[in-house]
Amino acid sequence: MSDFRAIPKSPSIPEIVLEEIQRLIAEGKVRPGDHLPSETELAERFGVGRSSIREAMRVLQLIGVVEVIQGKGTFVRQAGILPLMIDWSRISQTGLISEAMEARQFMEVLLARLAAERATHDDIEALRRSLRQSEESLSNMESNVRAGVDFHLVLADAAHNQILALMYRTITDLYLEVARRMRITPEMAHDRFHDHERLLEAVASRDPQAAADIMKDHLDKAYQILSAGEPETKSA
Amino acid sequence: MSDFRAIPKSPSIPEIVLEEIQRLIAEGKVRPGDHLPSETELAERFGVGRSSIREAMRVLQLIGVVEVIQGKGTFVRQAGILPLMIDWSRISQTGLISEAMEARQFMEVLLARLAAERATHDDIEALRRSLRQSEESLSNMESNVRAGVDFHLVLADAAHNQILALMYRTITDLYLEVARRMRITPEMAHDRFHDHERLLEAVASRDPQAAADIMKDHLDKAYQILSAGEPETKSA
DNA sequence: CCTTATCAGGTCATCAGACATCTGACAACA
DNA sequence: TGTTGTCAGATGTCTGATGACCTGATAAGG
Repeated sequence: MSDFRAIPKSPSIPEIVLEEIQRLIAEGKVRPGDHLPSETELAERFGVGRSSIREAMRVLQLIGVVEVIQGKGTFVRQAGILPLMIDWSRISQTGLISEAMEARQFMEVLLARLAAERATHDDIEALRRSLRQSEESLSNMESNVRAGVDFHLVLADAAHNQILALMYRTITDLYLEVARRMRITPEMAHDRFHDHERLLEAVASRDPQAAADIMKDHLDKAYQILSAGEPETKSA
Repeated sequence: MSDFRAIPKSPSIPEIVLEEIQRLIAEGKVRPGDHLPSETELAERFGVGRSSIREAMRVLQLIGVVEVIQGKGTFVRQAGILPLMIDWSRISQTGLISEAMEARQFMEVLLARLAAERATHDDIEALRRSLRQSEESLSNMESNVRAGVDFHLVLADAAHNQILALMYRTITDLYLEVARRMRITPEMAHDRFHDHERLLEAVASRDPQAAADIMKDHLDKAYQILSAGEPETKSA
């Protein structure tokens, strides 16, 4: 049973249009200040409806890639970093996955240390609950991955810095995409569960250094498995 | 003559819908996992067309606030930091500034350490250039602030992790908003310049611990000035 | 009894068309 | 010359129609 991975859903038309426009900008085909073709013309050129163009433009407008002025037209702007962050998929394309994993690692070690310093009684209770839920789903791989991620998110909240927690959550979204391709054995699940137990212990006994060390060790393991699963970035 | 102020342009309907939905989520009226009303029903309730709802939903979907499943409906998700980044103002509204400052501090110390480990010859050259530019603008406060920030950004790039650099950059955008209200004396500018010199030294001599320590000290000073400038968060 | 087909209802995906509103340019007018 | 009228073209918005997809109930078949 199970070797049936979920079928990746193809991107919707507005998403395709979105990436197409961003590609044009990235390749310098259209430059900041340029006047984009009208929505009607774009719709004709792409062979899609005007509403699809509009949905894409609305997104581009909000993330600052274009400026839309009623009656005048749509103009390309000097974009910031939002476009990159929104389109995580581009991160894998540009080979930033290992950097994202590394960033996640640093964030998580920091969050573990902070959690050990600041966790309230309620936080520790929440961690305990999450751990118990993880234990119950040890047999079911699918839900176990979710439960495992949940533990990390609860830990992030226990660090009592919402900005850091939100940033961590953003990176984790990407991690889940990558982790989906991993094959997880029951031993690995059990091992991870044990790590979580030790983490909870360190947090509960307010030992920041231990929490950080355990987390670092915990993530090193996961990272090794990950890079072993996809052997490509080797050699110089 | 003149009492005719420009009429402020009202936000478009999809933008209003967007904020309305986000408000509902922020206020906990709808919670993660909840099933949003159908597009048709939302259109009727808000008294707008379905296409306006769709444009708003497309944005919410892309920034991870909702998950849209064809045939099933639209569901609220646990969002990351993207919604906040799109609307920075909300960070100050929700009193997250001190947390953002703390996050910036952690990120920057980490980046300084990494930079000391990984900086190439070119990176160090870029740092030197930035420092020199900062020295030239020591007399001009306005451009000096910019130059000072630039040094930190160059340092972030020298850490050779684009994801961390991106995250740092986003936080720094907010920091600039806050820093604008600070009154900067020539002594402070000179002091900061000296800190930057020491940082460059630590990086050039590949001393991660020293770089991290100097940066921590450097930011502590700035943070003290900042909290002194706006005395409000005192007492319990 | 269990499995499979089929159907109906609800929902999102997309398109086409219509009208409103805004902008800029140019013609018409005084 | 300067103001006003008009129009083309752009975005803003709404509506209706069609298709694709998911769910649950029910019927047909083994």
